Amino acid sequence: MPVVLDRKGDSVVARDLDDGGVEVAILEIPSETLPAYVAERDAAEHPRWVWSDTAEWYPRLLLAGVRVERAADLRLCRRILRSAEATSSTPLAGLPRDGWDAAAAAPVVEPGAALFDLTERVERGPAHEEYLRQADAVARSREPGVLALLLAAESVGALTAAEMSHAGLPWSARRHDEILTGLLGARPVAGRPERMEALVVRLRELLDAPELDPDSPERLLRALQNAGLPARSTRSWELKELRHPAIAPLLEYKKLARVLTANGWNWVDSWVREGRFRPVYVVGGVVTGRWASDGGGALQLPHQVRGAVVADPGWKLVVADAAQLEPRVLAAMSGDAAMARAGRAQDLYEGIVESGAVADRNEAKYGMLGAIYGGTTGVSGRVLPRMRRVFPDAMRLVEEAARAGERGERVRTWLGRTSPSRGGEGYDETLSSEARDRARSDARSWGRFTRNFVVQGTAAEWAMCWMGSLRRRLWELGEGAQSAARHPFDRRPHLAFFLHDEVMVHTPAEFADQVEQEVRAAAADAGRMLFPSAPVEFALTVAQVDSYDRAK
DNA sequence: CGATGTTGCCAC
DNA sequence: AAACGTGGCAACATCG
Repeated sequence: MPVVLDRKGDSVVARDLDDGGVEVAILEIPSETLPAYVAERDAAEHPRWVWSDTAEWYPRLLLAGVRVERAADLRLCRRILRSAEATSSTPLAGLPRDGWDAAAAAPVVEPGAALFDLTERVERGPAHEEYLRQADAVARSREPGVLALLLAAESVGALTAAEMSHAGLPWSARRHDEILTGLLGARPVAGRPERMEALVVRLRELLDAPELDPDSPERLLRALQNAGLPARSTRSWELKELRHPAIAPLLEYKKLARVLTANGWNWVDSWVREGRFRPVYVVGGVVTGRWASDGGGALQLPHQVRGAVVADPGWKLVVADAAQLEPRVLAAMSGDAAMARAGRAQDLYEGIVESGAVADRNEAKYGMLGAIYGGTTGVSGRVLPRMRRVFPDAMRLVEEAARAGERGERVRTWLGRTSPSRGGEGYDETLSSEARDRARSDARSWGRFTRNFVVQGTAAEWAMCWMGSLRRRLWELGEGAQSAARHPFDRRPHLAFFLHDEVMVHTPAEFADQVEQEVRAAAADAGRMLFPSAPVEFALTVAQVDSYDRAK
């Protein structure tokens, strides 16, 4: 039964609706007692909470020690329904833009902050009215079943994201410092670390450029050219083609400079508190439905510093990665029997090699990635015709998505998230030849986007179903282990990190084996939820480790 | 001096 | 190997 929460001044109004959406009870609650109210009803009745925005409501409930089982996020659901093709002829799609279309307002999450301290105020109408509009749009849509699953997955994703931010990624500042010191030398009080400074001295000699500052791409490029090198940019992969004694130390300098600026000591000072890095996930922040992140570069943690992610004493990290997720998703969506067969192998790329389509794993990998990204050159271009012959259904699906995009049509994921419209001018015979070339090239580029959208977006849906199922399984696993805990995840296995096709669970060591089983079971759940009849296996690579660098 | 654009590189 | 999809972010350069 849905219970819709709405703010009213400094208090909260809770409306119980019946399954037909009719209000059967209403209660006003002072906001200080909201956590207790939510905790009690959640335990007793397992209601489906409905609120405007999980990112706004949930962090403070978590801070008060309250975890909920289910909650619909009206803001995220509105965004999906607003642009979904399947709801395009419903009243919701025709509404003028309103507060429900506005971006999230970040809450002020500090122990002392009041429930409704927001960084900015977003005015939205009554939540129960929006809830009914959305329910109506789903019911009238061409495919209520899958859309409802998408909305549920997005909503549970928002809960999981808030919980992972709350629990945080266990981060050892001491290990991080050891890693940095090993690479760069000791932390400098000012100026460059020792190793980098030594490299600069060498570079200045080797390039005969006493003033050289390798941090300035422009001046670096000029210095390289003055030394007689045919450099066109200072990109590492281009520099690698050049032969000169300065290239190796330069590449090393760039490597170190990257670590220092992106994940150096300053990063630790800014982002690690009390042994935790707390990423802010932006659910649905990518057009395709993938998550983005806000602050700290949470989704780009370089492998170099992953050794600083260390389980608490007596705990383990269970790190699971969906092997070749996007190709498997493509096989399932397209019903391509040959590709599904290749996916029986733990390594789908090896399965493709065994199918005889390609000579080696490398060709299989770049052939598949080329099919999904729209590659035309190099290995992917060469292998494409063979992929088409061996996996006709899969290749047809991506190529039709590309052609639809080129024609300016929208495409959709398996569960119905719809790509944005292209906007801009279309192709027109009256254009000049250069303008026509550009229009054609823009169309092809948009085709690569829509081609990728259907696969990347569906993979994101699979991942959210995986994580949603795992979240529930972990909670059930932890029941009983919890007695003396002060906050919901103190003593029990919980999700700690998510990265597109990879999850990390932080767990008391005695649960690690069971966690691994649940992670695998959840992947099977996700496969069944999305593709009940497709014989595609979603293989995982799972590792139980003490630190993140030991996984993979 | 802050806002905006560009470059380059990290992740999947 | 070559430069084909989605992002975030820091530093430098430039603009107003």
